[in-house]
Amino acid sequence: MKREERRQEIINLLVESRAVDLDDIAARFGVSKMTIHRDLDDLERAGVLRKVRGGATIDPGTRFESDFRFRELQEADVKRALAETAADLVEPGMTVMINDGSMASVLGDVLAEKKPVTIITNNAAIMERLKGLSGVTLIGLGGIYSAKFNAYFGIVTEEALSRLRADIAFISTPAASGRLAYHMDEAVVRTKRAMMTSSRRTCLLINSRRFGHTALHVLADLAEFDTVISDKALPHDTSADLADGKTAVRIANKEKTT
Amino acid sequence: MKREERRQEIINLLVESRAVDLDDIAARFGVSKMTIHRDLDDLERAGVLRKVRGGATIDPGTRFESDFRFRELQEADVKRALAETAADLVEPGMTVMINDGSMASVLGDVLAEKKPVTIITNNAAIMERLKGLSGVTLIGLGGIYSAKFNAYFGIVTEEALSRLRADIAFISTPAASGRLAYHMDEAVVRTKRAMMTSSRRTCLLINSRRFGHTALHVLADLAEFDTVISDKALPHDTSADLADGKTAVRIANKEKTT
DNA sequence: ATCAAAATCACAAGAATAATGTTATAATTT
DNA sequence: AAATTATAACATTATTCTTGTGATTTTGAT
Repeated sequence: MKREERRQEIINLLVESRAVDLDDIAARFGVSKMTIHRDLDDLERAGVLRKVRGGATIDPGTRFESDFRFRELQEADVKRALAETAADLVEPGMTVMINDGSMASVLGDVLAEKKPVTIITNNAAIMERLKGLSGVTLIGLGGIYSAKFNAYFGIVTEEALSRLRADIAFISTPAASGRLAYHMDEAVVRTKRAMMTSSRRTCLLINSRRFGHTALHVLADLAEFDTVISDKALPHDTSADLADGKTAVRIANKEKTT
Repeated sequence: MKREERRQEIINLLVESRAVDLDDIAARFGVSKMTIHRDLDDLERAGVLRKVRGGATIDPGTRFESDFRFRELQEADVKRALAETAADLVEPGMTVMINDGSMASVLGDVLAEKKPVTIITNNAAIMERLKGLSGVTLIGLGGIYSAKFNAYFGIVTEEALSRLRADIAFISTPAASGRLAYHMDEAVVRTKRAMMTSSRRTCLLINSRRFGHTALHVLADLAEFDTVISDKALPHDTSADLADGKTAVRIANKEKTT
């Protein structure tokens, strides 16, 4: 087991139990305490946890957000499955918008296979990965860089979107409840909405675990999307509400990951 | 001598003689032919040279441009000197525009020291380096990504610039002759000009070796700039023409690099 | 077509870097 | 003050990068 795996595991433990004991994990992974100290130090610097005497806890500064940060680092399999399913909606030659978030970054990687394709995004991770790939026309959205979301936002971003038009926009969300999707940041919501407005079709990507959460701002009514993709069946109330609308629901299958 | 030094040297040799012999450079650096093969393969992939039987030549596809590409990889000292001099024009708190080009990337690094500072750029290298630095507000300009210049261009970029305003714009150019600066690409020219329009003051950065070259499009009259920075005195005709105008000329000093 | 030079490939040796462990010392907690 | 935990500095061990070697294939000239 190598360094990064071990750290990922520490995060997973933390998500489950909200706190970990240093001696305990050192024994569990069969490494010295010093190594765990270094792991925790680095993870603390990265902002995912807080060291306390004898171990670590999840950073109590923010509530939902910390939860969010954790999930960002996990569930790569779910993200991959959602991305693969989303990619089915894209044909070579299309113009696609992708928003911020790590889920979205994975989608960027997957869509690079569909070349030729034009990708419009404010997601810095995607820009870095896709720039220079032949067959991929990359249109970066400018704006004020946000380290928190590793993406660009603001008036500049929204103005740029108002001058562009895509075949489909892929929007991801960290929270949904009932028929509404939520986000904690206003600037992010505005950018996502601008993408929806500038696209012929829209698709929401949501991890099934995010259902039942809310956040400060309403992002959209799920019925506004042409397609909603998740990794498990939607909660009953949600799916019932959606049943008679025009919104298609697709469930991604983790197993048959290509 | 390590790998990168050796490769840099190979490039230098190539700039001088337009072609190198594989056996020759293997002997010169005291390494095996296989190592040189690998160097040349990588440099070829990076687009700086073309392998031919027995050695390599500069990529004959483009003329001026290939020359340009080479210089990009060299003269780090000149770039540094120009950047340091340019940085003197910036006070903490200012908003600065920086254009594409490797010269400009160096300037980005140097300006990061002047925090707090707001940096507006279409230069992908700068975005990657500066994003997330505390004290630096990064405003990325969107647009269509150009692998050739590693920057973003087009209507989106220009529109974004039209909504922004900076204290000073740093413009670099690969060619100047008489009192005019030139560039081979129209989209790049438009972006640079948009930056000039959106800034209170403007500053041109030019490597002295670039004087005497021209290119397809006129970028600007040197007299349009408030300041012109170079690493050696300007050619006589140029400086005479500039003498009675309001343009200040500054010569960067390689030695006193901070 | 044939031969010699050059290029490529696959693997091994060596160098450089990163990760981990050890021990000693300092800081906290009780 | 004693015990526990954290930090720091250095030693050791893994891992990764770089280079070299020799076998094999390709190329270009005759």
